Amino acid sequence: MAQMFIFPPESGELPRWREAFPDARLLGPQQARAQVGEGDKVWVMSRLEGWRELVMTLSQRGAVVSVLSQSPTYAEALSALDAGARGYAHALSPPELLRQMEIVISHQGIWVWPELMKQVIGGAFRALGGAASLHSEVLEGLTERERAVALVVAEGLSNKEVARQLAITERTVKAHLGAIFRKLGIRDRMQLILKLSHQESEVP
Amino acid sequence: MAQMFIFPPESGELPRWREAFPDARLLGPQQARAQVGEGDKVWVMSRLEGWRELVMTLSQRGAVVSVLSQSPTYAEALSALDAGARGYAHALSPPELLRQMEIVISHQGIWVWPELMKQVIGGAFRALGGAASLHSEVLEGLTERERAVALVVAEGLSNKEVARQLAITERTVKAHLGAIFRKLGIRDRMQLILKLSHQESEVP
DNA sequence: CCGGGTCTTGTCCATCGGTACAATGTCAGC
DNA sequence: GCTGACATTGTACCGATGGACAAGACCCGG
Repeated sequence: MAQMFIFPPESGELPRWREAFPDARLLGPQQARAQVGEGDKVWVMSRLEGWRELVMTLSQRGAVVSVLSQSPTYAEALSALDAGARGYAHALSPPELLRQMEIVISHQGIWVWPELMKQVIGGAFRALGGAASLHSEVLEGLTERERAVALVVAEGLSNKEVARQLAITERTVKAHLGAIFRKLGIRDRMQLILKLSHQESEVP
Repeated sequence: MAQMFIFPPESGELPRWREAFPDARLLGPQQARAQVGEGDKVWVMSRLEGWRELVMTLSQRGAVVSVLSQSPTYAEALSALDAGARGYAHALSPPELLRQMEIVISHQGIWVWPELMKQVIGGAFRALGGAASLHSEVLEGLTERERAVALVVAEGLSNKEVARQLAITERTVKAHLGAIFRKLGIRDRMQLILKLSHQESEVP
């Protein structure tokens, strides 16, 4: 555990990265899927084809994955983080920064190229504002609390996640959901999502 | 620089936090605005009135701010991060976690209660159209049969119903669904619906 | 004070959903 | 002929889900 790897397609190595981690091992994507396990620190180039899926499988397996990009973008950063990566930076970042990054991500942190970070957070914040301001006549017959549950469920969260979000028990979430289903005449959360997302697209 | 502070309104101290940072100084909001400067590590309780503005001013001034909450929520986490905080956690987090958090944020990292982090990232990602926006169509990577299943599932039908509809076994539906989830990088049918219905309403 | 509505939580249970271990057959391409 | 992608189905497991059958706390109007 705690070794390091990188997966360039077949391109040359990254000098600054190598300077930061002289003892790291190099692997190809195939070897990675075979050898990487819990706690390994992995660095993946976004140039690599299928990097996103690779990141997903490796991080699900417990590896600590960082993505390096030749041309970092907002969208790619989000994509990497969503895939389970814990770090995202420019491929030519100086060694000190890469080492710092390693410290952060091995302590359960997230590290993103700072200017991107502001955009990521800002984007998420605005996205939430949009989601929270969602009103529809569908929800009119519901109580305050039921509306809250319905909206969060419509984001795709599980009962457990909704419970945490609203600081109540999973049992209570179920209670509200039961009432919602009964009042709206539907049978499960799938139909709730459909009802709400159809409503949503009629925004003037 | 690098001292630590906290700002409870007037409430009692947090034992676990104190255990993590025995040498920290305690300040009120007023003193904070006067004394905190570049590089200071600050911990703010979200119970404190006007915490968000305080976080904003302090972090603009170069302080490293973390927010502690009695009842952490998705919205509050985003709000804190957007205000410039670099850490967000439960107020009763164990000392080891708090110290780890400090390591992360003093190295330019972001630290958020891991389960919230997934939601923060996932929410932002989906709000921007998800992985689909990287391609032109969500379903392009799928096979003929997988597309068929995806479309029917997105209508809100259960596995059993999909099976009847396509004249195959429920088991086969599950097989296709598994492949769909893996290829699209999602975890369940709810996110499939969200991805597809989002695509519909997307305006280029 | 009492009834009703709302919010909350509990236990129990049948079912559903997703995944991990498969296997079988087809069909296109090298 | 063999390999790889695709479609199909099986068994088994386990967490998630929704319903049944409760109960206590709070608040508000009658």
